[in-house]
Amino acid sequence: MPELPEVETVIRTLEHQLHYPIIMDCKVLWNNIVATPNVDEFIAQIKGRQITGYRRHGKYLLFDLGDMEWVCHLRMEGKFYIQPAQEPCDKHTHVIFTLQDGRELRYHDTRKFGKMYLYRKQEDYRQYPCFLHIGMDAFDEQLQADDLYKRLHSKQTTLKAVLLDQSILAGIGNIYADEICFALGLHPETKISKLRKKDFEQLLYETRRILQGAIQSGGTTIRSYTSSLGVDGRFQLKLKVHALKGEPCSVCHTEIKKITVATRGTYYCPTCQKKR
DNA sequence: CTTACCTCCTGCCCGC
DNA sequence: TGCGGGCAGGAGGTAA
Repeated sequence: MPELPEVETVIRTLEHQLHYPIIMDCKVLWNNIVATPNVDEFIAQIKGRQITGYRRHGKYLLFDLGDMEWVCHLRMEGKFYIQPAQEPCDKHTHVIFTLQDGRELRYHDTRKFGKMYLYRKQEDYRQYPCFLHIGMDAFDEQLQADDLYKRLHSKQTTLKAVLLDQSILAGIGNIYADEICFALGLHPETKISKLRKKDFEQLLYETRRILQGAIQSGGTTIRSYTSSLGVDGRFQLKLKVHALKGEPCSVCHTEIKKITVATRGTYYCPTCQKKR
């Protein structure tokens, strides 16, 4: 599941590999990938446009097309391949963009959960409907611990649910949510109302430290990219708790436990992470 | 307003 | 061997 660091790696890799191509043609093989506008309109509008810029917000990829903007969300398993047009397509390829240099940009998604949006360009991309309920990016400098405290201190919800809630802070998914809880030394079911202003400072600090570390690990993906592997932004990163059920904690050697929090599989160390 | 549950999809794992 | 059932999981939608 691509989270902020993986999406950052994907967008940088695409920029590095594609530069600024013109999209000559587009084929949509699974209609539900295109969220807006309808498929015919999406194809008609994207054809002939040039990608002139690449950026990211939370887990969303944004492609500047001049007077339009193409937005993608990879959800669980979405990835891009850049391949010669004559190379056969995998059965999970659902959208194909033909470029003018003989290559194709192919969107591949085993579970078909990903979404694409095409909007008339706005000066502030946050006005696009897909960002209506999306909060500030985790690295946004305007994001203040004070504001998080004011907004969350009276809520009944849990720390992990807050980390996963894209309307509060955009970019964190299930893997990094567990890693951030571990770094904070807090049980993922800790009520958010137990956190003080200072804890939110630490929450932002650890969130950014962990995401930044992951982006740096992903940096190697950009240079070592091969078209046969696709661009999904994944890389080898040493996790401390996520998916490590039954393994000894790297700090105290207690067995890592797995529970369900906010309907998500959640890993934590019962010794290092206490509820408040 | 807030929380709970359902939907989209497929691969994989399990039991028989 | 193969088949059916159950499950995971972002985010939007709907029901309560």
